[in-house]
Amino acid sequence: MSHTIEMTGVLAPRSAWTADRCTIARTLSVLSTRSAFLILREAFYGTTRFDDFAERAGLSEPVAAARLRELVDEGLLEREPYREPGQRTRHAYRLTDKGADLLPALVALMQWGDRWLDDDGGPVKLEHRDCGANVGVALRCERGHDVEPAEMQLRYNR
Amino acid sequence: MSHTIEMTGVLAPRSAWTADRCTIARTLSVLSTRSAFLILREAFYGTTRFDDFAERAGLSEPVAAARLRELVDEGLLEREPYREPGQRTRHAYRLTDKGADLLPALVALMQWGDRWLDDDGGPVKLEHRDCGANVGVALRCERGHDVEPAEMQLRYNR
DNA sequence: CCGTATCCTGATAGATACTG
DNA sequence: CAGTATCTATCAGGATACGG
Repeated sequence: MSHTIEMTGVLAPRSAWTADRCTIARTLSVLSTRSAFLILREAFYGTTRFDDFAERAGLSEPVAAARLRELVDEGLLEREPYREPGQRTRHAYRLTDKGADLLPALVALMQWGDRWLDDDGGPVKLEHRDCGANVGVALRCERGHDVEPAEMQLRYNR
Repeated sequence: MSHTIEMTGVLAPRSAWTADRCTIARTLSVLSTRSAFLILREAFYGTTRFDDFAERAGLSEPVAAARLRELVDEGLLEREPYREPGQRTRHAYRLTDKGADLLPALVALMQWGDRWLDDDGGPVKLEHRDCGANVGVALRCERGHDVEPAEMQLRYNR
């Protein structure tokens, strides 16, 4: 059985099970820290090596090491051994499907910052290769309709 | 002048100005903490009163007070005085346009958690009122095309 | 109902130095 | 290049108590 409720005005999910199972809160437990987001950002940009993660995300090595390990443990990154000729085995950190699926969330944060925190629309834009237009995120229902916030309502899942 | 770069493989924004101006990092400075996200979640759900924020977000009063003040200072929430008949003046916290514009980011985090952290697709779903289908976020360019991650490239803004 | 003031614990994260 | 080991400072956030 499911139950719907207006998104604005009247109040939303209550009672213990909702707070416990809230997937925003649980996602934030996986991505608890600023450094985790920045490591992920670098992974999307194509960074794969330890030192590059630390330097480009602006993190100390211990923090980078801790975050990389946690993200691997959570299944967002995977350590992939590789060996260049004449070198010892090293490890590359790559996004898993689970990690790559966070791209829309990163894009949403970037889009908001571009709009509200930077006078020039942000230092870096994502561009659709085929047509050159900027890429962002949009609210959309599974039937493909664009959705305005006011057109949403909450439905309890069980 | 702008410069483009592949999104995958070859590496992305370098040099000082990018790291400093990165709008993901700056957005995370505004929404630094888990509690800030949870307060915002409650604001979207329609919560307006101090005690409700603290209880529903599962935060202690001091933390709720600190976060509410910061979010007001940042311009994501506004304190609106109101007076019920026979009561003293109270304050309601409401989303500003700037705060409301974070909805896609929250939806993106929720969508990811629903998919990867919950066996049943999450406890609460967003539903398009008109058609009943679930609402999520999608990558889309300004010309309205759906965009796959591999179809994006980065463009430097100045 | 709407907060503030204090105190305390643990986690985040920088600096530095060291190893294979 | 790819980390680990310490040490330390700062901050998030809970508990409790108190005031308008």
